[in-house]
Amino acid sequence: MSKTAIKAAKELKEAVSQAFCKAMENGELIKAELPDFIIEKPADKKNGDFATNAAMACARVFRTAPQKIAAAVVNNIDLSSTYIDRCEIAGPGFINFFLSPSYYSDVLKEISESGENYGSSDFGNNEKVMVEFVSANPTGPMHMGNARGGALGDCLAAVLDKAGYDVWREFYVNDAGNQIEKFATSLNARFIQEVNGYDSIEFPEDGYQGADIIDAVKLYIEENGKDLINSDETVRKQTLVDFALPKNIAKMQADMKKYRIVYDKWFFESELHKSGAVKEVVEILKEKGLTYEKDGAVWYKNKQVVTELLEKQGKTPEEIEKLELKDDVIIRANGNPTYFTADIAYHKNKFDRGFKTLINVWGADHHGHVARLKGAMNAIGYDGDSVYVVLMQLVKLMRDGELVRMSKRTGKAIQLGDLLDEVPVDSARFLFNTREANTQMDFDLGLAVTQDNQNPVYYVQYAHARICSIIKALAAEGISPRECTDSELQLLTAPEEIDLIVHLASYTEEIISSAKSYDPTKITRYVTELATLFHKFYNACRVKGEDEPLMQARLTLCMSVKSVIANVLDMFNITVPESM
RNA sequence: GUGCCAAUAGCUCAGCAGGAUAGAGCGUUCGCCUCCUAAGCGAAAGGUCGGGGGUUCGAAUCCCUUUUGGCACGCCA
Repeated sequence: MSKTAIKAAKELKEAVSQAFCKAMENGELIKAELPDFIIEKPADKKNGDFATNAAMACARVFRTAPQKIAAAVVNNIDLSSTYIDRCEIAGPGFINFFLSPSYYSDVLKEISESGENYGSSDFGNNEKVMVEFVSANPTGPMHMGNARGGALGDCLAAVLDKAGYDVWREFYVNDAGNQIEKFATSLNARFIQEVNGYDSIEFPEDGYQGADIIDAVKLYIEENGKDLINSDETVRKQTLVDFALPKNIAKMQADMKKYRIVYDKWFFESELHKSGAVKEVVEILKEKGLTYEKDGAVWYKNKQVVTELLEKQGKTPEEIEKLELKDDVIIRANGNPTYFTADIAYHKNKFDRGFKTLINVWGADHHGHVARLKGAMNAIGYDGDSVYVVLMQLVKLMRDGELVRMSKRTGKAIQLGDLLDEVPVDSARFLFNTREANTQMDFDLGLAVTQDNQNPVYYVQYAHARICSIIKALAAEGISPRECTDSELQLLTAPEEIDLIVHLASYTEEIISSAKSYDPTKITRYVTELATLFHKFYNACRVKGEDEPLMQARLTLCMSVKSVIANVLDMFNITVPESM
């Protein structure tokens, strides 16, 4: 809610509580402790602007019918110092409240006074929060899942920023470890195939099948010839990795830039190995007695740690037993740490840099990793509950109603780069934010490309362009917006006008709610609804040509809508067209 | 087998710290520009909120159970 809206709801709850006290004092109700009740916005506006379930919630304590309780409250309520004009009892015992005209004019004044800060709040207390997202494997091109993660992560960060957090965006580059070895093996095999013929070496079964590996090798040969075939295999692998990896990373950085995502930091996993941070984590776990050796590897007692965690949460031993928890290897028999070990070190590093909340946007296929990471953070003395993972279901890319395969293995995957070549960035950023992370999503390529009304991003942008058009048309007649008085603003009484103002008033609340649930998709829905309400207003009410005071009041309303649409689109890095 | 996530209109999905007649977009049918952009608006049709129990004044929402999908259970990341 806007500050005005928050104030209105708070005053109202206070007034209702007071009414209860008064009714108890004068004997209309027996004395009893008030249970908690809520002030809410009814779905149907016939039921007022606010409603409370207080009478129903209290029925049991007072041993009285809800309607009677409601009557006692209404008899004793003093609304003189609130934004509420009147109230009435309805249905099974709801008390409905109706806002006074001054509320609506105050909302509009607040929006114009706040300007681009409207919607911002200090909800986050400037707390340092990191959003780590995409973090695609640099061994190959980015895919559709990364496209979704990019849009969701970047917009989530933007929402948190607006909600008053100190936000940091980070991309974790897995430029070390096993998958780099696999990358090397794959490059090596393709190189030998290119030089000595396809049948000269069998391609490793678990190698990267993608065409990008072959392309990288071809490019190497084009630039450096085939001499490398005579080198020692270790040298050959290293040379090929040194050639291909930076190119892949540069490509990822270019793609992200094109996608309008600006990271505060690209964090390289290799740094954690170089600095000794990974080894340090192993030492800490050893000291805590949370490791043991088996089959030549060092194991971490995940089962013990997570069991303790779950016991604290009140799970029964039977429930925990059913989970079949397992321990994890942190140092392989070959002496190399696992991905998990580096990840513990990475998250420790994040906390050590002062971040209080760590948000990770991960593919849902990693969900099994969440509990063990949180547990491990607790085990080494940090707060695992401050790690929050947004799990994202995979995207199915559809074209003409048919599934477009995106498996890396086929080598014919649709890459993020291809997507960005084909689909406008505005469209991709918006569409990926229309479905909650944790739902499977069909991305309709046809829809994303169409520049027409079926595409929701245009629907929203169109509302903004229409407002600009009104302003332009008025300017052509020498009319410019001016500040309106309260009584002028209170000329806005049409249902379409009131609906718009009510929706505008809820923006700050939406931002906070979105931040709380780490779900930026609420905001795309919010702004789509705002556009809908504006289009309805546009059809029902005219601005140009009305009496001067009403025209100016409507112009103020239009400016407010324009301001909030631009606010959302700017926040999500989507263009805000003046005309379409 | 165990766990996580999902199931709501023909299609794609909202709604879920329990609330009043379950919403939107697309699609279908019918309307609305002498007027600020018709990339818009209105109306109609379309539903046993997967099934079955339970909790209570009241359940799409919470609990149990069941069915059907997706995913995960590696010395992969």
